[in-house]
Amino acid sequence: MYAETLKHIRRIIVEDNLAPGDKLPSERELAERLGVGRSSVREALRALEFLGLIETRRGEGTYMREVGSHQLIDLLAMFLLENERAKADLAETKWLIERLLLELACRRRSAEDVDELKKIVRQKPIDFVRFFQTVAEASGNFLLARIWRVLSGFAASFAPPPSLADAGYEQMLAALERQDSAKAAAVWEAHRPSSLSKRAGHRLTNNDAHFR
Amino acid sequence: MYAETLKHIRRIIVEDNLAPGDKLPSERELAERLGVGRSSVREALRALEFLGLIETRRGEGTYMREVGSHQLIDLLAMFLLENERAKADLAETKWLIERLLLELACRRRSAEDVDELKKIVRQKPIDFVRFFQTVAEASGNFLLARIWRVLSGFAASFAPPPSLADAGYEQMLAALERQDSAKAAAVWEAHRPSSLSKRAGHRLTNNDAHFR
DNA sequence: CTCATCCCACTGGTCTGACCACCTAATGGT
DNA sequence: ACCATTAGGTGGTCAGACCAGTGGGATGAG
Repeated sequence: MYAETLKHIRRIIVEDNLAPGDKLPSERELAERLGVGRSSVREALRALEFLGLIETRRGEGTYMREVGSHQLIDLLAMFLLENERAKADLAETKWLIERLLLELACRRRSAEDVDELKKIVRQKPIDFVRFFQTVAEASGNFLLARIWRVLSGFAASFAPPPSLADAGYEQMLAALERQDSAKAAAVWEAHRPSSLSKRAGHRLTNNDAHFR
Repeated sequence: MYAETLKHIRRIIVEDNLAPGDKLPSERELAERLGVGRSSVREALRALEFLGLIETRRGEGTYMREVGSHQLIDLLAMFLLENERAKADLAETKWLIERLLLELACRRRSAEDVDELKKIVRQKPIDFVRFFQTVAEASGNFLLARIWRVLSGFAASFAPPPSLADAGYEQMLAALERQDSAKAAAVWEAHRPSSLSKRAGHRLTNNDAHFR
């Protein structure tokens, strides 16, 4: 089992008290210490790399990485496409999370954030992605910002970014400046894409049967 | 690059029109068809297995799997611990998404959903996870439900599920029955954990430097 | 002594060939 | 018809080899 090898490596990480940026033992040394073949070590390391926990640099070595990245989801995206149902859910979820980000940003935005957003809104045509990227950063919730970025990346791969009237941006900006989260939510609601409003009769199937 | 190999394998899956349950070519055959070593094929397959897209059975072969599983995230959870910042974001995001699910469920819940929830609320002590699992299913948004499940799993790994007074469940249930999403949101807001309200001064650092 | 250059040991990336344990299906005997 | 045997194919693992980068230390020129 390479799962066993994974645990061993994790134990080494803990025991050696490895912090982000630190170097792991080489693959050959790990293989020797764990008493397994190098290929098994490699498969375990691949898993860790896939999770974004380590980073391998050819000719240098393997290094601990800051937690939080998950390009794994980007990869999953490649396979998740071509599914109408998933697309509809994606569009809706993205829209909903954008509302959450707006609300949070209203409470926590700094003066610099507002300045930055003003600059973005001044540049026509207004860059939707950049606007929300800034809002996401201003939200103060890194995890939610991250989820948004992933969803945004998904969506961009098969649909153009939503287009809003300039007036909409102005209203959002005003709400952010006055820290009026209710107003921001209302503005966002007013710009809800029509495709999201009518989804009645659309039910979940029990897709969890295979979770064994 | 094994990323290249991954794409090749994906192409084979698409071209051969492989459906869940179907058998993939053997590792040796794939290696020959793609002109790479078997170890490279194995590393690519490991990635797919990690994503829950395929299943390997020793002595039999490799098979397509229903999408949806993500033991990968459970593994990630093991490593994500020991990070206060991430925990705070997680708790907040989970709470926010629960609010979204409640709102969606108000609009789309069926009569059966309400019955199911009534049953859950009747059984004391009320099972928070089961309650929201049902709400998530009733939301009609599989993606958002899935995100919630992941977050919930994370949270459960280092904190007990939130405890609500029975009256809170009754209020939510009433809002769901009357399809009053504004009421549901208000109820949820009233039960906002105190730890989430005060997070001023908490800013994002630029954690993305390592995304190169 | 200082600095630039070169070289070599070491790293991850890949391929090959070889076993093993396991499963399946065809085989052949009863 | 039934069942035990067997041969071939499969994933799992390992060892060894070579490649292509990297880095630091030895070397030599100034």
